[in-house]
Amino acid sequence: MPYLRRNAPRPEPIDCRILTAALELFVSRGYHNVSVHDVQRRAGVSIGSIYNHFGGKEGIAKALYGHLLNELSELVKEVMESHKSLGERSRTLIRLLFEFTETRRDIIAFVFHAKHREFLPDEPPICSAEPFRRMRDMVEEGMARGEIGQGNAWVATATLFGGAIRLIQLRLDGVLEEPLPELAEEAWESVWNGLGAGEEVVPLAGRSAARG
Amino acid sequence: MPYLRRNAPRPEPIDCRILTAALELFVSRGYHNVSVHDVQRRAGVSIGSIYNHFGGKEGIAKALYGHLLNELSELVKEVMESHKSLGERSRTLIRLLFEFTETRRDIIAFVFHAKHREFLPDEPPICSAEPFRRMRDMVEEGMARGEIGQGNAWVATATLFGGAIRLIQLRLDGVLEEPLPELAEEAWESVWNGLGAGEEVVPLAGRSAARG
DNA sequence: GTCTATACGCTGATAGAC
DNA sequence: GTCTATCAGCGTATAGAC
Repeated sequence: MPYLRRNAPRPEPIDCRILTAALELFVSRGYHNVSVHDVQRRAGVSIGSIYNHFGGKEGIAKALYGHLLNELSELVKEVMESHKSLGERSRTLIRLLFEFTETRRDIIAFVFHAKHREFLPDEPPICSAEPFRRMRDMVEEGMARGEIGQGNAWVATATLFGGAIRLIQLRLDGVLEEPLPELAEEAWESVWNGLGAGEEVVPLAGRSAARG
Repeated sequence: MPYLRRNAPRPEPIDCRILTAALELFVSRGYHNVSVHDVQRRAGVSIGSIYNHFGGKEGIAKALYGHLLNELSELVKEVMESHKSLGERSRTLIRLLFEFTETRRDIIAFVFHAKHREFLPDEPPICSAEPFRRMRDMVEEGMARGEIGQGNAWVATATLFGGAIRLIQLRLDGVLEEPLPELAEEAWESVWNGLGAGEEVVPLAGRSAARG
């Protein structure tokens, strides 16, 4: 049950109103530049309600964080169920993340762009949160099956998804003007097949083929 | 002239003391969780001095930001001068950044890990700052020379350096336990030569060779 | 230029009526 | 459960002595 219902009938539950307002504000101004009063005003509820439901500002952030990581984790899980090879899985996941960046910008921004340690010091680092662990598992599985060469799993995961995550950041920062989905295929192919033509380092010929 | 002198003789200039203290505090606690009093105390100077030299907390951040981006920009410049191919340039830069992450952790953390937009809203996004522009130029040059396939320069830059930047973040978050320099070569090779064995997508055999 | 002491707005949080 | 009114503390910034 997604906490965010678009175009819901008037009487939207108060929790959702608060979370929605907080997400928008946190993403646009940054957690520390948003006061409880701001959230209260934008959500159209009173301060009392906020403290009743979430116990304070940090409580809102915690709830938001949990919800969104869950949603993302579900996404990764679905990708792993519907595709079996690491190649297809990573290609699909990158495409989906890129689409999300355009259609549900705030969610992606909060998860990939916020410094959670600064306001949720007790939470473990985001890289060790479930969705990111799943990505690493995905890579390890592919490595065990020989789809990619043996090596450090962290390095392989960072290589496979680091470029995509970087592009998401560039897009969120307004540096990239094209919508990400247009770049998904190229981004995945580049990292999967390698950037270098390879003449110097690996003496194999004819590798600069299928590139667009 | 680096603003940070290690083991300098006692009477270290007051500006440096302030900047050094601020950098350490900003990185360890986050900008918004540090007060001017904290900086003042740690630097061993008075509040008055801070306002005299930098005009306030934001002034410190601005100065720091400028200094550190400059240093990083110099680094990239030197790499471009001492190497001519994109392959060698990117390999060297990744190795140097990984070494910096171990030896001058705070600098890398401030540049790669901080959300500057949250406290320096007037600065352009960091991805469009000089050192990052230089990296992109580096890639475009390599593309023009045919070292890598034609394509979107942003995608290629993100692919080439995104994995390394991701590894730096993992290391700064304490998720990675090995010192980065040990992983530098593998990280670069993975992205340069490609992760996928390539059977399905690019029908070429025998590519899983030189990987460690 | 450096320092101490002080002012004051804002923020997170609570009390208590409805 | 929801609201309004209010509090106490902190954090930035300034005034003014040395």
